[in-house]
Amino acid sequence: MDGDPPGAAVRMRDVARVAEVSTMTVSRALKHPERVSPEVRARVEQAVREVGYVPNRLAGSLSSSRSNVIGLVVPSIDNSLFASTIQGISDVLRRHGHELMIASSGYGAEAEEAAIRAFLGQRVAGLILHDTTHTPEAVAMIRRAGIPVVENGTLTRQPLDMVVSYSNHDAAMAMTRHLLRLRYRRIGFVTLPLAANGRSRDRRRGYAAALEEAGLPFDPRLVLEVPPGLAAGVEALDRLLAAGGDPDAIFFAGDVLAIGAALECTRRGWPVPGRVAIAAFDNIDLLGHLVPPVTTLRLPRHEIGRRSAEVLLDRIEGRAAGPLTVDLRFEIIHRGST
Amino acid sequence: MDGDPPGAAVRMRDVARVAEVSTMTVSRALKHPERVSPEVRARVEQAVREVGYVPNRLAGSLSSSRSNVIGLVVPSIDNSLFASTIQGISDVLRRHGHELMIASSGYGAEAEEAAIRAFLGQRVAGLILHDTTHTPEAVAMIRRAGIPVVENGTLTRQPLDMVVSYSNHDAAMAMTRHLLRLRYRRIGFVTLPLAANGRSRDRRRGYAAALEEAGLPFDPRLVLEVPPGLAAGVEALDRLLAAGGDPDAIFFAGDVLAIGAALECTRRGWPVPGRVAIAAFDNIDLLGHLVPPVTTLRLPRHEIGRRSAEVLLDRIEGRAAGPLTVDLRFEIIHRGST
DNA sequence: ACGGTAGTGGTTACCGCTAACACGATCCGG
DNA sequence: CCGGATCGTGTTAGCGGTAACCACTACCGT
Repeated sequence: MDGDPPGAAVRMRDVARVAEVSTMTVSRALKHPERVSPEVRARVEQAVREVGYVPNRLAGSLSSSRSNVIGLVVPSIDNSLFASTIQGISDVLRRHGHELMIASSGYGAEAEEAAIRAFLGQRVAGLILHDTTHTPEAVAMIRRAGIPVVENGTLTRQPLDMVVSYSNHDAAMAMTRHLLRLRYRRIGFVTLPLAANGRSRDRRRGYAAALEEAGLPFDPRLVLEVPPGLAAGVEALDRLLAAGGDPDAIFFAGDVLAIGAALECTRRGWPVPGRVAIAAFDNIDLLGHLVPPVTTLRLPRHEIGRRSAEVLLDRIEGRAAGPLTVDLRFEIIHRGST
Repeated sequence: MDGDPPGAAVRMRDVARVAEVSTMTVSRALKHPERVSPEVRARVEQAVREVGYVPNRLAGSLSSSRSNVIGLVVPSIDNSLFASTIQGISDVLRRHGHELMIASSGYGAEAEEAAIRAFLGQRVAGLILHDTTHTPEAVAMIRRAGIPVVENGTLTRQPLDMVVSYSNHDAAMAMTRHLLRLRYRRIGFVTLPLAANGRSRDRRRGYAAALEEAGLPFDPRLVLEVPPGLAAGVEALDRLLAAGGDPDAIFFAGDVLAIGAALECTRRGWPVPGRVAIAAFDNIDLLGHLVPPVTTLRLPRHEIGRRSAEVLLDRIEGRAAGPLTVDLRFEIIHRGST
């Protein structure tokens, strides 16, 4: 089409030449249109289109020490639960002209530290971290950088800065209470590995708290820790029934475990809740479509993303200051499986 | 701890002062350690740790006109199919010290253009686009930028640059053939909206091609277009059975449609494939756990991500040049539902 | 008619880093 | 023992923008 060799980036200079103004005027026409005369603005806009100019934000950010990039660290991208939160973040950021960088920590604090270091290197304007446990070095780096941070894996007692989440403890407690109210007495509890993340630990504490409140003993035979995944749910079902705790209900507090277990019951022709009741922790669409539909918690996944982005932008754009904790609500969805 | 006010970024200068060398030497010690004497290198490394220096890649990229950021545009983040590809990309990039920026196009070419523009503004080193239809302006911008691009939604006849995908056409054709081989003759076909993306169109062409090959007529009563989602699968099942085409099998060529339909059959107590056979298009774990397990295609989602990142890096790091099409294989997983 | 004052647009000096080159020291073969 | 390669480090000049400041031109009320 045109004679420019590919890769020959168009600079503001080129726009300035075509519009017959200085580069500073081009800069202003693009960032503060109201500060240049309508006539010049039109000339600049025309020139921008003519030469196909795309402003270099690396240069812009370096010069103004203002960035429009947000860094997000999630344990895993390949998980629909986080996907929903990411979508929420992304939606809000785009509306405000910000960009999103993503890294996954693989559930490890060292990998998280590496991701944070990389993001700080890119001089992100803010961070959103799903995990709430960080290496001391990571914390130090963030402090040094002085940028706002949102943690959103769980409500945490020692926030780095801002927190947007729901209480994993309260949610697990609420569901356990719900089962107790339905007269289940031997409630099994399955989590993801406790060592790996605070969320699982919070959930287990909530489960224990509800039992204690009801004056029931904590029976180790009723409690299990398994890796994520459908197959693990099946395995958990088997192991729990074999352990001798004789559960009348099982509360699967992680990922897709409940789905695996529920489907396995279908496969074996077991009545649910006749043989054993099943409750889940996630608001995965699917749970409502199983036979029977599975009781679960509605968690504000998408809203966590939205609100996280919002509070971050509020800080970045100077509309707010200081720590902040947003406690989003969850809700029990009672269905046929209990 | 230390007296620095937060936000007072540590610059290379500061490291240089502490290590008693020039900034250039610090730069070298970090990027080309072998070009610096071991003694000086150690002093620099010590100083970096001491002052908590995190290199500013904005400045670095600006100066060297080399970026380590890759931009990815997917139709939607909130979809486990893309999530798996994203994870693949992310894994490879991290290993090579590159960063990932993500935007979603919401299945629209204009939104894609906006995302591409934003990424070019960040001077990304390369782009990965899931969609294969783009606005002319988007194409022009990419050409002008002269950066490598990978498209990975489907094998496309007119690639922008590189393509890493499988053939949606061939995959749909293979599954239709598979059903024909199993003696199904009235095969229903459900897709996502054809207007929205080329992938759906390719799949439908594949379905039609298999029918034609078998000498069977194309019956419009057997073909349906629905939005994504579990509920849509249920709806499709109903509408297809009501349409009078009398299907003996239904091939759901999109998202989680098949799951919705299969669960609905379970709910109604219909034998599958007795009442109607069901085939799906995605390798979602779950399909194998349903009752009966659902026949489907294994698609190289994760590998698409991995390979996309790899070919992109090959180009960026000068190990390869020129257009390239990588045709990844799919596989039929025959299970109880057919 | 004058200083005051918006309102516009240009000039200069960086932002933090790196390419390219310059320079002195050491090393080498002939 | 000298000329040229080699090594290690410093100097200079930007990369492409923007902040801060300055200069110029209306236009104002008194």
